Amino acid sequence: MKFATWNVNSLKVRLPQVLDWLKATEVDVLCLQELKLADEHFPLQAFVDLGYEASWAGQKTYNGVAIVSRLPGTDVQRNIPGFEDPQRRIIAATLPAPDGPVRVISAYCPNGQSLDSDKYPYKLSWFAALRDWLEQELRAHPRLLVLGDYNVAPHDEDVHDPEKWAGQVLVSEPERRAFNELLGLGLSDAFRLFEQEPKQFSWWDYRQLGFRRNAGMRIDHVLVSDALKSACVSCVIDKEPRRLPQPSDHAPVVAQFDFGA
DNA sequence: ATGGCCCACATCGTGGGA
Repeated sequence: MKFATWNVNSLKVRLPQVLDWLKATEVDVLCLQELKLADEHFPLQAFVDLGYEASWAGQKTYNGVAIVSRLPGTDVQRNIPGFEDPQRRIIAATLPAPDGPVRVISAYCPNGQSLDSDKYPYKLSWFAALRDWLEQELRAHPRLLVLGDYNVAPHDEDVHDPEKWAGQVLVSEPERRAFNELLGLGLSDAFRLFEQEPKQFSWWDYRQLGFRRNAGMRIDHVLVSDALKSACVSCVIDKEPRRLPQPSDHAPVVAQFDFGA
């Protein structure tokens, strides 16, 4: 069973690519970020026509997240409970799997803009709220996957030019600590469960021929709870959609699980 | 050479992304 995450940077623009990609990859669950569209404009029928269901939390112009899945989700939760926030960055749903339900969260973590921006303390407080909520979610749902755009490159090996980026947003120590606190709850970065080639990234700047130079960062992650860790058999970044005309600046990340049954 | 691109918006300039 395949679970994926993809920041599409406007679902309206990227919908044909997303549909083609679902057909080609046969992913079972796709977490989307940066829909950039209001709830009433979510293209549900296009997914239904391909045999998928969907739950979404949309927002005009900015943010917006969804979970597209072959089977419908239950206990759908939008936003972090108790964290007052007009920005739509979280949706959670419980999905059936061969050996029992899996709780899936699609997360679009704040960017932070820069260390001296007021968006930076918002990012850190958002991560603190996420951590506290995930602690509860893990207790209620030990079989948990948190997929999304974390806007944090966890280590220098996840950055094309660590010296140039040192101390900046996406790599700063407080952000990396916030990311590590999530791992401390009993979650693992699925990508690092496996041997990987160096210089593998999930986002490349549109400017400066970022993709062609592989000047990127690994900021999109699949976090897997201890209970699901042994079922995870691979985690790869699919760069193919990034090569297409009019691409998202992010590539999808796909984690495969062998649930037996 | 300190910015280059892309997306959205009751667009033609600005904010946001990362």
